[in-house]
Amino acid sequence: MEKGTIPRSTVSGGIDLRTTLQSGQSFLWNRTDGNMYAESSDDAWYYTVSDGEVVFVRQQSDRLEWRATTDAADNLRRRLRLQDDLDEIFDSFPEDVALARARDRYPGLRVIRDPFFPCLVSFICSARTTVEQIHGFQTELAREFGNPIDVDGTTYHTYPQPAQLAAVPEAQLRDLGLGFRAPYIKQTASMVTSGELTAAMVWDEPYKTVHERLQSFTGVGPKVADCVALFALGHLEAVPVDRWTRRLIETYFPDLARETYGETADAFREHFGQYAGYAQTYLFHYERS
DNA sequence: AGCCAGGCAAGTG
DNA sequence: CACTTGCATGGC
Repeated sequence: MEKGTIPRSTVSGGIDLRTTLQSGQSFLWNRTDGNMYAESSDDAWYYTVSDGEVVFVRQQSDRLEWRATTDAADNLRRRLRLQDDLDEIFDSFPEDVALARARDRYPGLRVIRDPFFPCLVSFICSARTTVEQIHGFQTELAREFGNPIDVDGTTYHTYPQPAQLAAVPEAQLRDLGLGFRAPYIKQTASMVTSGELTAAMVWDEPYKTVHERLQSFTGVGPKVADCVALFALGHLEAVPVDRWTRRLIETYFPDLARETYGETADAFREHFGQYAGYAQTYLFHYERS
């Protein structure tokens, strides 16, 4: 195992690892104590399986500490978007009391960057359920259908490849409690496997094109498409409007409330600008906690 | 017991 | 296009 540190001084605006990983953006991380959403254990080890290897990371007062089989520093900087300058991002927002309060309470909350396919499946799973259960689904999918990896006598699992999920009978997916989401996952995995629509086809497109194209996946509508655009493809102007976000808009930004999804998201985006997804992520977490 | 949870697809008018 | 309904399951 290699190990290393990322000094907090190199992360503009700071990093709050626990809040970032618990805030319902990514469902691909776990904690070594198995209690991902517990409040205690600020120095707990978190891990994810990335490119076939397990990467462990924990927060110390003045640094992030990591362990992996190869040098994971660059990987972590990408996954946790440590290059985002939070001061610059917040300076770009119009003055706002609710948003200032959210940052005051959760400084160092960052938008993450998930791998495309796991993020896509995660948010297909997100329909009509809870953050904790979405996370449970991803852990189960990896355990049941991913490849095992042994690290120091403990077995971890890769997230299943598209072809692996496409090959799973729908009934087996339903056995995990996925319910009506099971056929959506299977069909979407098949579409990626066959090359009908892949990450490469949307990677370099502008946000609006990405948002439209993602919705041709089964089980992906405007909200899930915005989550994938923001949390996997790095379109920081994407604004997922879910029940929580709609509620907080009606409470704190009634002038931005509109009838349809698209008009509401556009109004929010025009108000907060090119980093509107960051504003949404802070307000969402603040509203939910 | 009934309602809600990071929505979406399919069916109408 | 706008609107309604069904969808699996679990927790409170």
